[in-house]
Amino acid sequence: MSAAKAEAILGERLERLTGEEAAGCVPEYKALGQELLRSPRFRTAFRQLKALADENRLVAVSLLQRRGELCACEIQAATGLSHATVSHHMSVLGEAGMVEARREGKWMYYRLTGKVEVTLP
Amino acid sequence: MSAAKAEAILGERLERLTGEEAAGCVPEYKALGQELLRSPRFRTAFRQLKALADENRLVAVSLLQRRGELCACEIQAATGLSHATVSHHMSVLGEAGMVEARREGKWMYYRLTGKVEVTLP
DNA sequence: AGTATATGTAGATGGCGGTCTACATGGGTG
DNA sequence: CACCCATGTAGACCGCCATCTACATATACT
Repeated sequence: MSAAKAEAILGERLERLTGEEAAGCVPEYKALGQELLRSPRFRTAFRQLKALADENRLVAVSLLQRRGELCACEIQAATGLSHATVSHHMSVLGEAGMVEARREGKWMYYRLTGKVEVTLP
Repeated sequence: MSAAKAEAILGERLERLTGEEAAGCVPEYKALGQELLRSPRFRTAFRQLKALADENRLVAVSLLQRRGELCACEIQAATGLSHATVSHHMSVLGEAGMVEARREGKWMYYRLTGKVEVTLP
């Protein structure tokens, strides 16, 4: 079924649903959704949620919240992953703006950039 | 490389890192991680995060937070998905305990079960 | 009962992301 | 400089999940 046809059918359904003339109703919800998708608040929240929605990254963030600062090899020990995977995960958290890194000699120390809280867009 | 060997190497690294005898250090972090993974608080938070870490589900939750209650076809209009996919997404949100459904005739209405907030484990 | 509508369910499929190995880079130490 | 160690990067692999189509179920209306 074509997209236009589907939209027309949805329009009829919404019209019956509201009991009013609702020809513009589907475009309204469609616009709401797309406006959300484009908004910076949404993009930020979504990026943070994706960053936290992984078991090992959530373990890392939780430990960072308790310990304050952790070395890469400590995170590796806590997760049991290879160092390459740990590095990948920390960069994902970094790109989401949730973690910052500090180099001290050969070691990398990670800490949270702030309080971890997800506010819905 | 075997897991035991990898753990031994990590132990040496942590020992140099802390400057103390740290033979038990890796098991400590390992235990911390596994304790987190098993805790109910962790499982709940992780399930909610996974549920929110999808563009279309996040759109649905955001709209529900603004509008209070939405019919399935309104969510379909907002996301542009097929009704089958919308149904799937809403069941994921339901299993995460974030959304509850109410049937009214042929229509299903969805609303949030409470304030959406993710507390880290 | 029979038909139409709204939604749920099952099964198939395609793409994204988490993981690893192998190599590269940065930094310490002799 | 030569070597080792800690971490980053590149590329490949593979399992999971978002999505769709097709069918099943529930509800309303005649």
